[in-house]
Amino acid sequence: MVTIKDIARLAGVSPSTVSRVVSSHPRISPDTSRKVKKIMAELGYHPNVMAKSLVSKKTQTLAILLPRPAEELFQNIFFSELLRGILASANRLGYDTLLTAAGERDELESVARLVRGRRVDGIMLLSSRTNDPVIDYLASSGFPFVLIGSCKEHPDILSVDNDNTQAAFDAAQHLIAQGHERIGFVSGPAYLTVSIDRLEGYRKAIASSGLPVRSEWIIGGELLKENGYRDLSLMMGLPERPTALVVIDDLVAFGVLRGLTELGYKVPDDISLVSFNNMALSELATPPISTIDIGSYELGYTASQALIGAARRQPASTVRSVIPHRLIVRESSLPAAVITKT
Amino acid sequence: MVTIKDIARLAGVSPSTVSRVVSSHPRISPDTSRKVKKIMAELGYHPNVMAKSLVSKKTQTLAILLPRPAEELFQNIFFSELLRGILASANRLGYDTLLTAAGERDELESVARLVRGRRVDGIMLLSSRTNDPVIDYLASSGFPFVLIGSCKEHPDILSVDNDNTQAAFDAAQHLIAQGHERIGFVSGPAYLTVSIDRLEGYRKAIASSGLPVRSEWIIGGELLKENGYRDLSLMMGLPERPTALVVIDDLVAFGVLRGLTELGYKVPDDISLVSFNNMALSELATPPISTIDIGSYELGYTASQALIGAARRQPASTVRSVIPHRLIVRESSLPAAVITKT
DNA sequence: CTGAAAGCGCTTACAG
DNA sequence: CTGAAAGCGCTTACAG
Repeated sequence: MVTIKDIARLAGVSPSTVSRVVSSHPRISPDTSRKVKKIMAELGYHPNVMAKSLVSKKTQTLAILLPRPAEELFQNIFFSELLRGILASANRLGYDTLLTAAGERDELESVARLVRGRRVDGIMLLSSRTNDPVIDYLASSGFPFVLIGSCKEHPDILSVDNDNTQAAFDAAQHLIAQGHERIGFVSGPAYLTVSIDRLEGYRKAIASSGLPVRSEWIIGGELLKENGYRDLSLMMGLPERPTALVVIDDLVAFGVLRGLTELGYKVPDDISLVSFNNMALSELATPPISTIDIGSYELGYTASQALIGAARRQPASTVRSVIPHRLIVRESSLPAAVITKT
Repeated sequence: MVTIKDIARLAGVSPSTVSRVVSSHPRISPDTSRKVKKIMAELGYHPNVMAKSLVSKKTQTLAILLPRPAEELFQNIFFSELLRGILASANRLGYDTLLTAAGERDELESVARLVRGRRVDGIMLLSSRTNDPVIDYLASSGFPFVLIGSCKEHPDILSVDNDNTQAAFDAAQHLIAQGHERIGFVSGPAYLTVSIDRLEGYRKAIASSGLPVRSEWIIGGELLKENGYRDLSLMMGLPERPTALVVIDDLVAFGVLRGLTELGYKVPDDISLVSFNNMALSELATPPISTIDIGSYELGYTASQALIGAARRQPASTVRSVIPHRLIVRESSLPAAVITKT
């Protein structure tokens, strides 16, 4: 392996000088610089990343901490878009990205290894659950980290999120505007902040229009599992069943769509649907699914940027960034008559 | 930050001894070990990863090189499963995983940085295109790497793949067994090895049954783009149109399904569909899509394992691993009558 | 079983 | 503008 010493010897300068050329130190003569660079190119020199990190105490690396049941987020294309945004921003700012699965039992231990072992310069958390010990640990450690999402217990940590309450409000409002009066909600895991926020927005919208919020119209979204359609089936069998549903995300919406089809209901004729995330496939569903685009790419991009700022100890301009959302209306929430007009 | 010296001082031993305790050196007295470990636990000591790497010349890190147009693979949940497998195996063997996007222009340069800068111990390539300069570079460098897929130009490199030709053969055979005689193929990008292999398997199956292979029945799969349905529409408008299609993957199959629906065709009544990858959503499509499960998780797991073996300079038992596939028959390739019986 | 010493490949005050 | 020297935090022959 060619080192800085080899270059120095061949160029007839000291290692210090080579180092300065590499880092484009201002006070180096153009001549020397040119000569050294030539040799470096000839030998295909690349600085040893570890040696550099050891002395600079910077790794130029970010860790992405995957949520515990990795499958969960993983199956969701939302995650891919997010990742694209994270990588784009990190790449642009010269950072590498480490993908770390929070090992089941020793989640805290694996985070401690990253932090105390100086493995990375900052950590990104991809989901926010209530009472997350990892957040507690990081918040008290002073180590740079950013949360994609938000955390009631730590309102002051660096985070990037949507206004999920408003987004769900908008989704429900859209259904109300279509004339629906009985609107249900299909939720995600109750411990995820995003579930809580969206449920709240749904409630607000319904209540503020003077419509009823019925607990029988709010069901869980474990639709990919065994017996997944039971709750859906029960709800649809109610004497007064909902005529429209707000669904926690597109992935669950696919399950709902499938379940409704199997139960013999047609979307949107019998029941309307709006969900969240605008994953690519939601447009290709039968019928295409109305959804709130939450700007996944931008969430990732912004979070990455914010984290790098924190890692560089730059003062953060905003501790809590909010990424805008927008409703995309498709066939699943429009009566056929309206479609043909559009 | 607490270092090995701090521990040594507090434990009244030398730094060498602490180092030996950390790496569970055999010739260290139980007493010393216990004493040192106690102090380490008290101070929350974690070895500096960079310092360790510098001297050991091992980073315990693998790089995953994302294919150039990251969107491509990214949108595909196939990728998520693959990633899960990679992470599971790497994690189990004590390796971290770096996610690196091959920057457009300087793809080779970014790989060279990883290799020559000793950033990682091995590199994993997620897709195989024809004439890939990255593969040429890595093959000639002697640096450990593994390809998920295969590469005609370099048959001897470490790789993990499906038997895609056989898989496509099986898919087509299944349609032939249903009585179809006019079977088309919807392909992916022509420069991807997987497209080439699957097309070949399709051709073989059709030809070996004495059925016609018509070039008008083979179309590209750019169905998510503008005018994406044009080719599909043209093909379906032929005097003799196919009654069944083999589709390059589930994502494209979703597009085909949508296109066919918009053109007024019903699946499987008017035309049958079989695709590849068995992504979670393929089961939730309307109708559920028949697909070849290619064992994405296992592909990733095996590749990661093989790469780590190579990084450790262990002799590889198999240079080319083949992950088995299996056909999953769903409604998209079964006449309704058969469904009700099942 | 343990320690002193050299060294991994870099950076960076300190001199000049 | 450039060099000699010390040091980042660890490992590992070499002695004992």
